[in-house]
Amino acid sequence: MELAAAKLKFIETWGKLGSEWGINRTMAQVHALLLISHEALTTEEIMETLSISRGNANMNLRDLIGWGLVEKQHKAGERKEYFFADKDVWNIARQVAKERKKRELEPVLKVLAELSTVKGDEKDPDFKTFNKSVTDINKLANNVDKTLETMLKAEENWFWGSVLKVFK
Amino acid sequence: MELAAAKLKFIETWGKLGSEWGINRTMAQVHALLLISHEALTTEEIMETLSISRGNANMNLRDLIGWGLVEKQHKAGERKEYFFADKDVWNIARQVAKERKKRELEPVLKVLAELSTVKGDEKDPDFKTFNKSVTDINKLANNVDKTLETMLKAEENWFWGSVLKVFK
DNA sequence: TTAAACTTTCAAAAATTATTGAAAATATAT
DNA sequence: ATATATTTTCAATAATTTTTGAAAGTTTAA
Repeated sequence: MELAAAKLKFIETWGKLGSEWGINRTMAQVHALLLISHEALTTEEIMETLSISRGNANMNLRDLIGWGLVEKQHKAGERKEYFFADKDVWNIARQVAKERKKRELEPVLKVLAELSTVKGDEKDPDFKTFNKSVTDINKLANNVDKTLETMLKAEENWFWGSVLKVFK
Repeated sequence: MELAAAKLKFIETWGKLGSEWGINRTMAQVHALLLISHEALTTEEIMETLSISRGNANMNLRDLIGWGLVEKQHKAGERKEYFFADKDVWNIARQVAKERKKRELEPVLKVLAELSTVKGDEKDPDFKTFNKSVTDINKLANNVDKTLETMLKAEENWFWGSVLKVFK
């Protein structure tokens, strides 16, 4: 495959994966484009490459900055802004994990903790089932949360080196 | 909080979480409803409780069965079908991991493997960046894949017991 | 059989989410 | 200050996804 075709394929694949996981397809595509660009790009270049509008490019770039995946750069003597993506895949994974934990997991954890305290008739099979499911999900969610917490604190080479051994 | 209110809150929260992670909100709500029901429910009961149409209920129930999270049951002397959800949270987690791995991760792995083989000019910084990002993401995706594979084979009490120790 | 009970399908409608593009806002140079 | 370059906003529009509901299909009982 030619490099040009491969780049398009990568952008398309990354966008599709994003949309399957609840991330705006265009945001994932912009991220993909920046990931394979050795230099920072302008909004114009992104708009053109992905055939998207200025507003769309701007919004998704801001979101990517909000996710900690992209940063603005300025070039000396130039007025326009350039955008550059961190290429360290471990940083990216950590950043995504951190944000999703904060945005989506933690609010759920709060609700589950509250629902775990609901009292009811221990003889009522409906209460018992509710209680067991909520309690178990709460435990699992807390495990996931703590595991992510540990991951966020972990060293980079922990991940690349020892995940598999650890699980065997 | 009253049990009835708690049930609604659970269904709502589960639905929201699902939609944030690319899973149809109604499907997640049907699953939530079945998770907290001690007995199997009919399509009618699900339609009524969640205020959804017959077609919608039917489709999402079929999808849940396709995800391996719900099964049909028949009661002696009754003609209609009943639906029942596995309440074992570890099974649920495994099942979801298994399906998403198959549906979403594996196709991406294939593309990444292909893109990793693209040849180019080692002097071209654009090629170098493409190659590094794709190669690194490919490695990470393979690590995730193998980790999930291990998780799928693992014993139930491995999860509940030792995840945290393992990560420390 | 045939009719009633029940399930599935799917085109159309509704709801949701994403995108556009032009106007407003902001920043910079002269 | 004023003009120019650039970024941001956001109401309107478009695209996508979900839901509806009635018709078609299937199963079972008599």
